[in-house]
Order: sequence, then structure tokens, then C-alpha cells
Amino acid sequence: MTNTVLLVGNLGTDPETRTTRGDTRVTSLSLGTSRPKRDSEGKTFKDANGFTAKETEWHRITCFNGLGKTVSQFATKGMLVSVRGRIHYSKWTDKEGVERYGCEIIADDVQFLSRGKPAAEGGANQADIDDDLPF
Amino acid sequence: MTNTVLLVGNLGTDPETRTTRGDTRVTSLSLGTSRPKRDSEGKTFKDANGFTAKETEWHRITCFNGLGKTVSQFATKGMLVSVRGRIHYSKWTDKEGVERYGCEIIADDVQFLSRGKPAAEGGANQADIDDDLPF
Amino acid sequence: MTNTVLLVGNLGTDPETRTTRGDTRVTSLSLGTSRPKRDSEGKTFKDANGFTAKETEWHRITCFNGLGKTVSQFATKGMLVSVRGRIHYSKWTDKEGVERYGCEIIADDVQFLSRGKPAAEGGANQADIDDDLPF
Amino acid sequence: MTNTVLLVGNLGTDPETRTTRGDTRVTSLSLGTSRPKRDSEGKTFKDANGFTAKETEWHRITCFNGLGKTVSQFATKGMLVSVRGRIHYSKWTDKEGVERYGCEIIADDVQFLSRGKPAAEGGANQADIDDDLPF
DNA sequence: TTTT
DNA sequence: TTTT
Repeated sequence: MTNTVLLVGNLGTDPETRTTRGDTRVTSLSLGTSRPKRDSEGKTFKDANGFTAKETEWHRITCFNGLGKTVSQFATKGMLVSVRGRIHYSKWTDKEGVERYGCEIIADDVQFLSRGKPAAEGGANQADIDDDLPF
Repeated sequence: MTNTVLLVGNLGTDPETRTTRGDTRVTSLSLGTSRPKRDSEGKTFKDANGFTAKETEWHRITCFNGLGKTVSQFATKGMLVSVRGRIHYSKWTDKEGVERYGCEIIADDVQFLSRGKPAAEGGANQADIDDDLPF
Repeated sequence: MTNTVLLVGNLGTDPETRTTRGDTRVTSLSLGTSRPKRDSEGKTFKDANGFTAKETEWHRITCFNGLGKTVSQFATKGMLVSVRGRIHYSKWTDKEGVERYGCEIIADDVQFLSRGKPAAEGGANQADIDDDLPF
Repeated sequence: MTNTVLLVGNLGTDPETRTTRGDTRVTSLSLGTSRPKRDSEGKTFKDANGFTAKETEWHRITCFNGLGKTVSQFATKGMLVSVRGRIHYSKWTDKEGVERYGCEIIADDVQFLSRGKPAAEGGANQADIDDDLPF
């Protein structure tokens, strides 16, 4: 049954890759989607800095396999990306014995909609990106 | 920025309506989306009962205003529904002082894809549904 | 770049399979999605038969490969299905030399949300479906 | 029933606004979504200019009411936008008496993901955009 | 027709 | 052309 999520937003951090106990490599993204805040009449308004006031949802995106590899190579903090995936909930017991619940987006597709930071700031070399980017 | 979720699944319970401190009425649905489990080779397999083994994600759907009203009237346990909405994360401190995180789908649209339970089992009278259902 | 379509509706006909010049097998579905008609004030109304008046869009769904095979086996007229895919436009010149434009949904995923017609009316044998359906 | 389209792409032209016979103002966008071409083994390849070869679908986006107004003010050729809407098919007879079929996306939401062209090239004045853009 |  |  359909469980489909589509997100477009900016990455809040560089991707993080870790290896699970099952020896699977997992790459995670933190993706922010913002929308204008609205007052009780449904109108947008400006914040103290003169920008339209926004609220941002920070999504945890999980990428496996080849997608994880591509994302860990090319995605960088600040980049605009789109993600298609599905919602997955998890539940575990932390060290204090407290039951915890998590929610993440398992990505099926990630697309890069802007260039990332220059290499000096931690991203890949721009010539490599020009060469390898899937668009 | 896009934060769109599309779900199709069955309701695990009847809807629940409560009133928040801010005097807003909120109707919640528990919606299950299932997908075939796959083995290490990516193949589906049968469970002990001979059904294709599945894993189900249980989504918490939150409905406000007129949508909440319609849903609380017509939705019943077991009904097949589709939902369009957005993901919203929340954070609060429970009575033990533990930080908790929540994830819900704020619905923009809910569609009823099957008839619910007969009235005797708690749903609305079928004649009313025939009269009022938005399809 | 994202080009994603999600549809839920009933099949207007049984699937049709043909072989292209390039020897590719293609299975097509005709999928109707209906929504309530609204008057100038945005309100729904009843048709002459007492049903809420609706307008239906008929989508042409194109399935290739394994998906086409599954769909041609199991999908039947009247079945409720969901489709995820992308929009594809085509252009050709008909025998009269008139330029023609087409629009179809190339399916990535099709899910069966109801059982089809009994076998006597042209669908697969129900026992086979029970055995093979992916849910 | 669900008929939902999500697109992210660049505008091929500036928006066009016209008034229908029914005195409704309609603003149209031409939105291109591109995806890598793949060879028979499913691999992407470079075109003659050294870019990854792509195929582009050009979608006709139709905007009414306030959305049409916003779009006609702010959208400009080349801008990256996302669109949520539904597919609508139309049919008419042209002056030669030939039956014609059309397909368009009726937009429910359009978001601007990049700044447009500087004003000299036909877009709105940048200060106005800074003032009025909904993000 | 856009963009990379 | 479906379905409610």
C-alpha cells in the first residue's frame, strides 16, 4: 500500500555515513523543509529581521546501497535536494530503559537541485562533480 | 518547500477526537500501510499462515477543522482510506522529565476508499453515509 | 528532476497488452479518478440519480517488463488500484499527416486495492490470485 | 480519488496569462523536468557536449485565482519551481474538424526554488521580489 | 523552451 | 470505460 513521501529542501549538515551491526553502510541526511507561519487569520507575517516568518521541519533521511554512496559523495550542507521515499518508524529501549520511538524517511531517490559548497569547505572537488553528477 | 506525504491503507482503530488546551478539536487516525517483506535476495516469502509476509507501518494522522469533523463522522476501523498531508515532528518533556519526540501526518485531504463497518459495530448508519459521503 | 504521479482509482477496462515494433511488450491500463463536481460557490451537488455529481479523468497507464506481466495477469476491469509513475508526452504524425500529441503515465508501481471480477467474467481464477497476489 | 502530481523543474518561458470566454483569468507555465537517458544496460551516458544525455518532459501548468496572480508576478523563465497539482485531460475539435486531445496540470501549489532573471531581462524588480516572495 |  |  502506498507510503510515499516527497520532500524538497536544503541540507542542514553534510551527510553522515555509519556501519550498522549487520555490516550495512547507511548514509543519513538532515533535510529541512520550511513553510510560512500563518497567523490566526491564515496570513503570513514577517519576523523581526524582515523575512517572512517560517517554521522548518527537519527530516532524517536514510540512504542505503548505491544511493547512499552517491549521496555521501556529492551531497553537502546547504544543498537544495529533493527526496522520494517512505516513512519508517522504529522503536527501541535506551540505556535508561526508556522506550524510544523514531521516525525516518527511507529514500528511494535523491536529486541534487543546486551545487554544493566549494571543496575547501568540505565538499567534493567541483571538477569531479561536473564529471559525475547525475544531471 | 515541498513536504508531501501520500498514504493508502486501512484504519487500525476508529477515529479519536480530543480538544487541545487551545480549545482546538483534533481528530486522529491510525493508518497502517503494509508492504511485502523481502529476503536477502529481494524476494517476497510466505509467513506461517501462507500469506505473503508483510511489514506494516502505523501512521498517526491528525485532522483539523472540517476535515476532522468529516473524518470523525465517517471513518471507521478497517476502512481503506487515502491521505494527503505533511510530516510534522514534535518534541516535549514527559512527566519523568524525559525528552520525547513525536512524528505525525497533518492531513490536508482524506478520501474513503471502502465502506466502513455496519452501524451496529460503531460506525455511522449506512443510509447516512450513502447520503453524505463525498463520493 | 521530480516528475511523480500518484493515482488511486478504478480500472475502466481489462488491461491490454501489445508488442511494439521494437519487440517490447507493453501493458496498458485505463484508470479513472473521480472528484466531486462543485458549483460556483464551491459546493458539491447531486446528479439526477441522487449520487454526488462527479467528474472523472481517464488516465492511460503504461507498464513495462515485470510490472506489465503482473498487471496483465491480475488486473481486471473495475478493480481499485493505485499507481505511482511519471508523466510522458509523445508526438507523432497520423496517416492524414496531422500532428498528434499524447500523454500517458509510465508506471513504476501498481498496487491492487480490491479483488477483481470473478473468473467467469474474464479475470484470473480466484485461487490463483490468492496464491500469487503480492499482498 | 487521488490524482496528484508533483513536479520540480525549470520554467522554459515566462508565464502567460489569458482570459477565457468565461472571463476567468488563467496563467500558464511551461515546466521542464529532465531525467538522464539510459542505454540498453540502464547506464547513463554523455551527449556530444560532454553533459549527461537527458530527456526532458515539458509540462503545461495551469494556475487559477490567487495562485495564477502570484505566479504571473514572480515566475520567470529559467526559474526552478516545484508544482503540486492534478492531471486534467481535455478534448476539442479544431477548425479543420479534427478531434484534439490535451493534457495539463492544474496547479494547487507552486513554490519558487530559485530567484528569477534580473529585471532587465523581463522579470520583476528584485527589491519587489525580496519584499513579496512567500519565502 | 529551461537548467546542470 | 470504472466505482460509490
